[in-house]
Amino acid sequence: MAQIELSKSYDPSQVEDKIYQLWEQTGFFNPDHLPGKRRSAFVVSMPPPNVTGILHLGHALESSLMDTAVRYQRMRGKKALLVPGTDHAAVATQARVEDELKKRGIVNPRQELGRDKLLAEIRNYAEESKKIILSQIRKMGTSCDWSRLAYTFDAERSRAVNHLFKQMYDDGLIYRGYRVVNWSVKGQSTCSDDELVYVDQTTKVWTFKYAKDFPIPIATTRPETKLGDTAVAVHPDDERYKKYIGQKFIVDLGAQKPLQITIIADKNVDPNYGTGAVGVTPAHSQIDYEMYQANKNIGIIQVIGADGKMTEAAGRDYQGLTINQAREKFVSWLKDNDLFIKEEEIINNVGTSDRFGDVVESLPMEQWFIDVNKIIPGRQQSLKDLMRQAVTIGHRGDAKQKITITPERFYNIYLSWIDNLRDWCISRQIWWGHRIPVWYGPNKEVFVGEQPPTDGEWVQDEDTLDTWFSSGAWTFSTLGWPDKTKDLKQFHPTAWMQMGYEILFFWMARMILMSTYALDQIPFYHVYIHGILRDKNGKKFSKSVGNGLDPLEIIKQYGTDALRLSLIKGITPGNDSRFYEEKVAGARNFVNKLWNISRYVLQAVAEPKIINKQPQAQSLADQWILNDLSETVETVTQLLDSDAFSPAAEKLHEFTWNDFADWYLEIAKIEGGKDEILLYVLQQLLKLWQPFCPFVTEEIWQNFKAKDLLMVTDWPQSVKAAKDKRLSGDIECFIGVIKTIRNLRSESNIEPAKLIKIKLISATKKDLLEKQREIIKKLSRCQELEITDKSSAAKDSAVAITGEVEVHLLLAGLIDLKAEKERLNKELAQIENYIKSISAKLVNEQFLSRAPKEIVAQEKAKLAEAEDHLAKIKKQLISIG
RNA sequence: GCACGCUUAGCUCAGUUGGUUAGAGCAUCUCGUUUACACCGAGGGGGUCGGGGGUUCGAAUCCCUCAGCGUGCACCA
Repeated sequence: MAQIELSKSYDPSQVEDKIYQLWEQTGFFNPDHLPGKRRSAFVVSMPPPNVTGILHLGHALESSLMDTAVRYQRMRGKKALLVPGTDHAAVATQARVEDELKKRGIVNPRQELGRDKLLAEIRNYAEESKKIILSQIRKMGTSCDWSRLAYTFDAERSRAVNHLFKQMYDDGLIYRGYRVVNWSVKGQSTCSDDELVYVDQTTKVWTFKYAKDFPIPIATTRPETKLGDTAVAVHPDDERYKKYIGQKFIVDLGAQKPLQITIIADKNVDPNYGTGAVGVTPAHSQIDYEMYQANKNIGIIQVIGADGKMTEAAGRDYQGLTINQAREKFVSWLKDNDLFIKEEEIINNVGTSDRFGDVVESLPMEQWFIDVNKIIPGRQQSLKDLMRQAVTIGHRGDAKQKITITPERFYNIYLSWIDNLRDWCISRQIWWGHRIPVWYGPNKEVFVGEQPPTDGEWVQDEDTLDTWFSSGAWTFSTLGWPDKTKDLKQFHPTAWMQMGYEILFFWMARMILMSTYALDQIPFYHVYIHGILRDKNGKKFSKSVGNGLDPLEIIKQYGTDALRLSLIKGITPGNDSRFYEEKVAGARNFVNKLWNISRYVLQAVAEPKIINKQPQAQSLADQWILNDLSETVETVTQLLDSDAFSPAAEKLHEFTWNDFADWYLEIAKIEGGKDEILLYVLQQLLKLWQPFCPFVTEEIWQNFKAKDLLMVTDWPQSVKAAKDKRLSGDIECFIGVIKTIRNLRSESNIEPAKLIKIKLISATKKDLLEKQREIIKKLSRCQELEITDKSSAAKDSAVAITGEVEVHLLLAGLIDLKAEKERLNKELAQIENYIKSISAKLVNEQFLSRAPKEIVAQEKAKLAEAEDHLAKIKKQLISIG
């Protein structure tokens, strides 16, 4: 017996920090220090968590997924690199800190603190939050290379961002333009189209006329903006209104000046919807603005300002009013002047700012944009083209530079998004973020670059960049770009990326854009899309609902391995999944099982050493478990290669618990003398589990006094044991006998002590069963076992037939014959039914002629088997009379 | 409005290109306290795979249609 004492159950809290330190000390998280010759790289850029708080379950899921992938590839002999990092999350962080400040009584943080002080507050918050998050990532067991830690807002990344901006500016892809943009009044900043959250709202729609003699009625949900109307659009073929096209009307709605309304034609107007005509407000609607660009002569009047109040142009009566005040006033004015026609309630969905929560206004403004349609100098392609190609024919038509996406349905979602993509507004008026690297000189010269010229007064652009601008560069800014570093050369494109589908457009699209543009490379070869986690009732986890589960609390209670396993098991790519405590408890039970299996093996063997080569099988059971292991290795490897994490874990679980623990170990206890096989199978198992449950497996591995950490051992290879054709039949017979005896006993309510004698009668399996005699006796807990090869069923016995063996259980008045008979009759009926259905199939000519030969053969075999089974049941029935 | 996803055992979900009598975990019931583990072991019950139609020798799987739920996009005059 080995001198190893392990506690009765696994205690993660005693193990995890110690093991993580051990991993870090070895330096193996850094691919440069990995042992052995490693040619190809496997790189994952960690989706950087926002520094807006603490880690939630979504992060825990991502950590588990990417770390499992990386650990697997590290064992496969790849230069595995997981680059850790955090995201400054411009708007999200500033919004969060401003909210906090407001709670502390600072009503308007920007005004009261000023730029520098507010930035200092945000920076403090971000740094604190970052510290917490990084320690939590460690707690998850994530095997990332901390020497390459990055932050989207640190000096290196800022340099990359500025460089990228200048390059795009010089190529004419970044421009400053006056356009209608989404404006959050509350946040005092623009938002991109993708940052809008649409919410259903009950609103009224008002129908009115501009003037009593105006020929076309107009409907609107935003009456106050009508003070800025400059045109009415109708369908060019609309018989009712055709004749007015091109005419101008002067109407006075009480704005600063009477409005000149031009009737214009636009194919997008649906003549059958509403009044069939659209009042055009170029300044306060993106679509109207586009109409304005096609008909510039109509003019543009801005009646709402950046402060969310009516402007001077709205007229003396309205200037300074809020939108709601102006709306009420204008509607009552319409009524007073007999221009009002009707009002109805409708459900309208409005865009709100995802971070500030207010309904966004469309306002015309001077902002910075990325032109996604312009041909890139020297490339004959636009950014849109690049984004499309990367997932279709491959970057620049190179099939090797093609991104694959799991699951496939996201290709189309992504592509249709690109089709609708407008120029990307990248400037924000918040302060937390990369300041736009543009300076304006004393004579209004424009300088773009990192450092402004020193002559005269140069003033930097006040705005900051959309946070996704820096996130888009993440795969390469973390590897040293714009310098031509060794990292960049050997690690980019990265291998694998994962993300939730909710940031597909925000992030995946932008990474593809930036990387294909700046490096002429795709950012990664493969994307795994995961769903979001929901609670037991299918609700999203959220702070405001208060249904959040803290990963750290779960780790405290159940351990990291259990958390990781429970997150990965039972999920499918791209689909949401529910998460609740019972799942973790189940996973914890498994981890404990693994621990106890190891504990038993370590106690049972003479010396706990590493067994590298598959040992020779000594018995039927050995052969069986080795073959089974080999098959498991093959399957799990295949599954992991195709990102099927959950099925891989399930397959392993089944082998570990059902086959190895419940059957093989029980047999091994009786057969004895199996040190090498026990150690070998266990060690292979630990390797297979390492990517999923790194802590417990590494902790157990310590007991073998191996040279290397488990983390850097080689992934198991499938080694088929010598193929014995009889193997599967024999093992089935052997296990079948044990199970049968158990069944007879349990279903007949015979107490073990009263079980007197069992006869096994077999023509061909006698030797086999003689050899396994002790195992059968112990596992089935019968006291006596008589094995003969004569088929002489005693009259007072119940017969069960397994394989080629009949098990006769002497009744001795102990079996409930009635119950047994009932059971058998039920089974009989089932089988007869089954035989009927197969027989019908086998006389069906169409089946015989059209089905493939294998299938027909299969069906015939099934029939034979069933008939055999039927015969056995009948025999059993006869035997009990 | 368009698109996508989901609907399978009491619950949570698997089910790869159509082919054993549709699976797992949890829950439930019966039995079991054997020295790795009660965070355990052996068994059982439980499903006309959302409804309807079609293709096929054969459909949970492919097609059509309806319903419920969810998501994205557009519209929002």
